Amino acid sequence: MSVTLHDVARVAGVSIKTVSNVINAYPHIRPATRQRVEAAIAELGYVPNLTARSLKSGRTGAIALAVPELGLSYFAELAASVIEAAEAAGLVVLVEQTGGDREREIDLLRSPRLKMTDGLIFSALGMSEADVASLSVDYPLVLLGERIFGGPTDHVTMRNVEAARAATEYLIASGRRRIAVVGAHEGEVVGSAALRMQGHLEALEAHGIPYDESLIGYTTLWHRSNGARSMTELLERGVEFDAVFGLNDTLALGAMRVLQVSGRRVPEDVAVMGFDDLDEAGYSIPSLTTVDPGRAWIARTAVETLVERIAKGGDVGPARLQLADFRIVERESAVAEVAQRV
Amino acid sequence: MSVTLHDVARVAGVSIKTVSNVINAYPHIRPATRQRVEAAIAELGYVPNLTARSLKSGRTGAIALAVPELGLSYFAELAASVIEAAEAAGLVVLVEQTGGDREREIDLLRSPRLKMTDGLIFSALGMSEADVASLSVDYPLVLLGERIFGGPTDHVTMRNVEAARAATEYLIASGRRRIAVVGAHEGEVVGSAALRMQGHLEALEAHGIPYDESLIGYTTLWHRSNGARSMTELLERGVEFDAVFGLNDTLALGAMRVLQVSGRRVPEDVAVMGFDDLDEAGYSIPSLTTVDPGRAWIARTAVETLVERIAKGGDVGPARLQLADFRIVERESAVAEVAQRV
DNA sequence: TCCGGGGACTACAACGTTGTAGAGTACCCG
DNA sequence: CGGGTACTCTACAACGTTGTAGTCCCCGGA
Repeated sequence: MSVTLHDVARVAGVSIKTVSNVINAYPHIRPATRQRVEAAIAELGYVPNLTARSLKSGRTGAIALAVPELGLSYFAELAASVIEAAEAAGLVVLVEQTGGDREREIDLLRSPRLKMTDGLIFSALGMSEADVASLSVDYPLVLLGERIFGGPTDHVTMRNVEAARAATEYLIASGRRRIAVVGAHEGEVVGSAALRMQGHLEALEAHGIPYDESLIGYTTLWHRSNGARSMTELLERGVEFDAVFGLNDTLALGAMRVLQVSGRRVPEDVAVMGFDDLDEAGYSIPSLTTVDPGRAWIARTAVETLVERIAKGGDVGPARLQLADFRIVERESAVAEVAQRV
Repeated sequence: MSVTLHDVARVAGVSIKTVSNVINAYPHIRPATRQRVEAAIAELGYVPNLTARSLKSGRTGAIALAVPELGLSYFAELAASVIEAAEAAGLVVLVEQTGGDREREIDLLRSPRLKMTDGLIFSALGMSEADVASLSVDYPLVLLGERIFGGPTDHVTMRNVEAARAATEYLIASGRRRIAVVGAHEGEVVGSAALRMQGHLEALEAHGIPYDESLIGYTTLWHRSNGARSMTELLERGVEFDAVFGLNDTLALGAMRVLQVSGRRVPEDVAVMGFDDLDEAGYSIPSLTTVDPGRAWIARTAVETLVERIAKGGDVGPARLQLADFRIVERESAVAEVAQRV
């Protein structure tokens, strides 16, 4: 059906290898020949078949990106950054959604589909330390996320503990003492929720603030709706608090809405802190003070690391853990000098 | 490097074709042979090379999805739906970002990268009717978006005019007369902005409300920041209005924030209407009344149509235009009975 | 006993490309 | 003018898979 090297070669009156050489910018070709070939290519509208090229070269020019769900804004923005970085490296990106489901994540790692890519950037959510063996794969793999540390592969992620600690310390510094948390995962020991909780607790302890279990709101998926539900529960429970730390922005935004509907003023009555610095965080009412965990850097670094692994081939160096810098983005929902304002 | 049919065949003591037959569930194989082959596959950890299979079959099992930008929530949610629908059809999705740039869109349509896919779902933003010729490609193509109608390909999209008209009529029915618009594109004749404006104007005319140019806020990209900027300009201009129609949700949310910062109450002083029904629209303060344009249906239908085209091969039927149903999602930012409430 | 037919398997050639040899030709240097 | 060395191009064999056309053998029916 489609035009091949053979067709071009026939029209140009040369061998297919010469056409191939023209396409691949092989230097030793007579200008006249080159022109004839180029004319034939243009005439026939020839486009190289990348599948065939891949088969020969063993490279596809594509990488896979596996995330829980593009509907979660954090992962949408992450994917946007990854695709952009990949394009700069001349790669296209195949996006898979795992739904954060452990089985699907493990299946994906063994999926034949990956033979169509040169490597995988994998943001795990359902897997845990126990599944670390599944990460021993025979293709380049860069891990994102917080579910597994010390695995056999390169890992690029954020400083969850330190960043969460800084977030809580920011609230404490602005005079808050009773800080509710939205989005904790019950009994979890690995994962973003656990690490951010750990940072939160470290900050409390460092400032001699007792831990109050009744201030913790547990949820499953970090969706706006769960942030709202969790906040509703906290309010119904009747506990008093003067700040809320949403373990991510969408939770914080969901919670903030419920707070305001209930008549509390943000940040005067309750300060709200998020985590992720989504685009959306700058446009809520009030705009959301949050933590920029270095998402763009993570995406860029993940692609660079994967490209490096792909180039190296079997010659694998030791697995590296790379951590992004973070910073507090001060907006309106939690301000340093709010105590004076009231 | 990796395990091939040859390796499996050698270990199992059969020909490679027999291994291939086992994998492809060819019926006439002795159970004993099948078992030996399956044991060898398991032992060696054989995974079929999809690239080679693609080369033989001409099918890759992948489709491409081109959108302007995943950072725009609408396209993130669209991509999520497309990937989900594609997975149900056994396809993986390669996501490309065009930035809404005309040149990049046209380049993409001719890109050799597409040889790695069986077809393309293409959400155009920068191209226009003049570029319709670029859409004549020799692979299955389904067009989304509003830039080009009557092209040579299948087209799945929303009822922009009718939906926008319904949105404005909803505002009118709730007693609003001076309706500002945020997100119009100056001088545009095709595209979502133009169509939604058309629907808006039809509604005004149908109710005898004069068109007031000073109520129109022009922007380029439909970002939160542009919604905010546009609203700021409207306020500085000093025009009076009792409702705002954001031509999409992010614009409406950006605008709503500025409105509230300026001291206006939503919806009491100004009603706000969006368009898209993003997840986020349900969790703003106040939650955003908007139009659900049938995004999920569009994604599903686009994948189904593409799959059909792929199956049909060269035997192309006539290009079809398929339009999604829409509905007004009533939330807090614009309510039918607001007149009574104040 | 022979033959037809199907079951179980194999050999070979493709899919479209690129790497490896190598065959000519032209040119330069001594 | 011989011999080396570039240059220009071609033939062929892969990459890993699957379709086609077999081969062989066994069984049942005439």
